[in-house]
Amino acid sequence: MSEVSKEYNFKQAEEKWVASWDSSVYYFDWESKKPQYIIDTPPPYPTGNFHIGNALNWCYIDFVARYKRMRGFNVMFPQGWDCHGLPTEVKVEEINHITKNQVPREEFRRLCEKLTDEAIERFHLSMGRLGLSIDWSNEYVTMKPEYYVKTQTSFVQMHEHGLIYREDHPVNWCPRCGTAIAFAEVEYDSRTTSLNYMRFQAEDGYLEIATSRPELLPACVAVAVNPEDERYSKFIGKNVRVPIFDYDVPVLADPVVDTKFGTGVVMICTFGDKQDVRWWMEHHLPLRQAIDRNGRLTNIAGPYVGLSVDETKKKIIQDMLGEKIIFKQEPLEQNVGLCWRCKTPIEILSERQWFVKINPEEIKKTADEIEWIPPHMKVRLKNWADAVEWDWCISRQRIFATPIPVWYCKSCGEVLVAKVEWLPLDPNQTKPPAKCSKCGSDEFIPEHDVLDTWMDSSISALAVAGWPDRKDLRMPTQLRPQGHDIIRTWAFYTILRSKSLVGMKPWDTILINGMALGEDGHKMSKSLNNFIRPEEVFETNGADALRQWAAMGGSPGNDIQFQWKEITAAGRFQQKLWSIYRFSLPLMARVDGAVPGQVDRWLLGELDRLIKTTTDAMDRFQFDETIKAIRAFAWDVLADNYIELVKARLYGADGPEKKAAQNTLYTALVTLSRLMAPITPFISEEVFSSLTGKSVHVQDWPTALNIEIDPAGEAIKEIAAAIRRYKSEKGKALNAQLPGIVVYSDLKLETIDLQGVANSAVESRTGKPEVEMKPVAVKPQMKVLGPKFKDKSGRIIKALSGMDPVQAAAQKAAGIIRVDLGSEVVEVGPEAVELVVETLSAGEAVDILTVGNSTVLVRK
RNA sequence: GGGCCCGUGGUCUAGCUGGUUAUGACAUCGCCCUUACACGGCGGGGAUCACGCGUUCGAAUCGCGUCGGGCCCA
Repeated sequence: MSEVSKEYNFKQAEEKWVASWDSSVYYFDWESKKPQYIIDTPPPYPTGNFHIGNALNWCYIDFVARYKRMRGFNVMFPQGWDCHGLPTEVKVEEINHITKNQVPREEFRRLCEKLTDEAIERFHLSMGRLGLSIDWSNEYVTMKPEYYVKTQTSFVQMHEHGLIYREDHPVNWCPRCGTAIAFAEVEYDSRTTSLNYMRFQAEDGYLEIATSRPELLPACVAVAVNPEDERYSKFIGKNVRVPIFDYDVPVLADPVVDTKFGTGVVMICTFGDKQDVRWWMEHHLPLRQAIDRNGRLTNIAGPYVGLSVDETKKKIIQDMLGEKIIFKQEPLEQNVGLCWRCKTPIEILSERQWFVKINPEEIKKTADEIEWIPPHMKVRLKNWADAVEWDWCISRQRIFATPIPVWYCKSCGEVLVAKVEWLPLDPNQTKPPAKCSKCGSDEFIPEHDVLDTWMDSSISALAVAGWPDRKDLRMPTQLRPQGHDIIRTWAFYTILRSKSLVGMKPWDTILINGMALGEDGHKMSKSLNNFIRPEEVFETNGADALRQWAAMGGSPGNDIQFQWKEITAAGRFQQKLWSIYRFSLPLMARVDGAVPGQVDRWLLGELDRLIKTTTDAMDRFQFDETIKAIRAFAWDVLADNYIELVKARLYGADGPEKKAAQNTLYTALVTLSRLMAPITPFISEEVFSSLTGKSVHVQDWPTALNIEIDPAGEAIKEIAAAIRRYKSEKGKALNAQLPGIVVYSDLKLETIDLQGVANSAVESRTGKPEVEMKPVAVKPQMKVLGPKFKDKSGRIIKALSGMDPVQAAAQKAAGIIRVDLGSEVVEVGPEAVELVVETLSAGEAVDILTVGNSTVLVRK
């Protein structure tokens, strides 16, 4: 009696393994002689919960990690946490009903750390439940001093190499958050605003200009026209007067000005948009800062000082309409830059900030040294590198982030950058152990600004590879898996930093996965209510089912839709596999020296082919091909065909034939569970460990032995299927006994399994039966004819199809077929046609089945 | 406005270094409780491969264009 439950209890099994697996088998061995395979796991931002999108990324990584381990690599699948950043600050403010300025910096930082620690704990649970083989001995947390000492070290080193500098420069500024932000943090949204036409007084007459931002009038530093625009050529080089604020600005000529937009005259402000910045730099214009860090107008704005941007806009338009300076308004569709976090429209301000030099050519060159999967994702990175307009602004006016290790001399203003050996430190907490190198003063003002979070996470590859402490730095790492949404940030910055700090590419290969979409085809989000938590799937079908969904979702790089039907299908496959296992357990056995029969050799050949297919697919990161091949083998080949064929032997008397079947079945299950281990670690372990007493996750990947599929075994499988079909068509039960079966084949087919599966007496003969084989149709072989006859193929095919099938068969048998094209006769080889043959029983009391090269007679 | 990707039965998807009847899953229909599995088995129906033009003896597959969708950016 079987003790195995009828249904696979995935929940019980998975929870059991989560609790009992020894995670130390996944640790990277720094002393190992095996080839290293280090994965630069993206450290997630630990707010909220682990979601399906995370699960997808991590499944990909885990498939690779488990596979590479089985292939004999010394794998490091580390896990980091990218803690710093605004979302956490915002959340802390929400939860505690405070703003960050209401509590001391250290207190606020502590609240952020607490929130982050809690979030990391939740992630740990979900990740464990998903069955991830993470190397927890290499976990890192960017908010801890052990990690941010590396960030600070990287800052100091890049500063020493002249790659980091501080200067006044336009930056993207979020007035709500009160901080500078990088381009990567700017979102764009389309808004409707008004285009205002206004007059600027000139020496003779006036210029009409159109602007969507009249509130920036006090920041106007020039007016520009297109040099080709004849309407305005007489104004070029002259001055015009800015209305209301009453000062002169020059009229410039610049080919970028669109003559068709508005009046063809634009005003240049410092700064309305990026184009203003370009003009400002190009024409060496003065700076008029009209907006301050809080988004309010400065004192150069005269009557509008202290008002917000929106208030000013309303008021100035009103005033200018009143004075008839604005003479026309029209609606305008405009893309507005927004702060990615709070959606506030950003301003461009000139600020003294810290910058990292960007060298787009070097980044593109390094990107070329990396293998991109899929390859077209590299284009995105290159496009981004080409689009970068100014250096990377790395300072932020925030609290929860890595401090910039810098002081300024109180008396002479000299900048003192910390020495590497002083780190880690917070300049607000620590005084430098040195005097000012310029004036000898020992009084300093600490740098209040902190570093962009990307400064932490863009050294993740370096950090896991042992930088900066280990002598045997393990760079480059082997793999960076990540989503395509963060190519312009994470991939870009990581390449930049690795190159800058150690002169190397960060990874050999970058594997890009798609986004997880909801069942409605849109990106999963709470607001669209298409959001699925991994825990829901753990409850309904288990982690292995979710992992199968991740594997099934098409080629890497494609977005993949979450679908319950895929989860259902995955659950059914698990159940099928369980049924196979349950059936096999009391019947199979490992029998050394068993001699496989034809059907066994067919199965072993198919198994060998499966090993080759899955190995090749895993090497190419094509997880969908892997899982599909596994399902097809287990379900179709093994369960529906092999097991049905050998049941009689398995249930039958002891003997070499039974032993062969027992051993083949055992081999198939043990091998299959190993092949499945990277994708479905739980059920694989359940099966493998119960058969062998060992864990599947410390096994080697199966090796293909180049076993040929036995054509006789394959023929038997097909004949069995034909008999099944025959019974079905005749309305007979599948186990109905037939009066007798005679199989004709030159393969000398064994009868034992056919007798069992047909539940009838089977006789195996060679040669052809005494029945009429009548050719009924000619099928020309395009593959053969096309390349040989080119433009004649069409007519040849037509002629062949029209031939008398009996004649064609005779000619084919003779080795040459003459085709009459009317104008000429062409000779084609026998391989150029296939014949459809109908077999007639010629009045005998038999039904005839033709299966490949075999003929089966079934007595009536 | 630019770049990249995509458009295959009701739904999702494979194929896309061109070769005649296009893969699988889910759904659907018919038959079958055949001693592992009805979350199963057997069989069937269902796609002018978005549209147009072109290259070719031959195009889902290659090229150009149009339309539609997504992502990234301006």
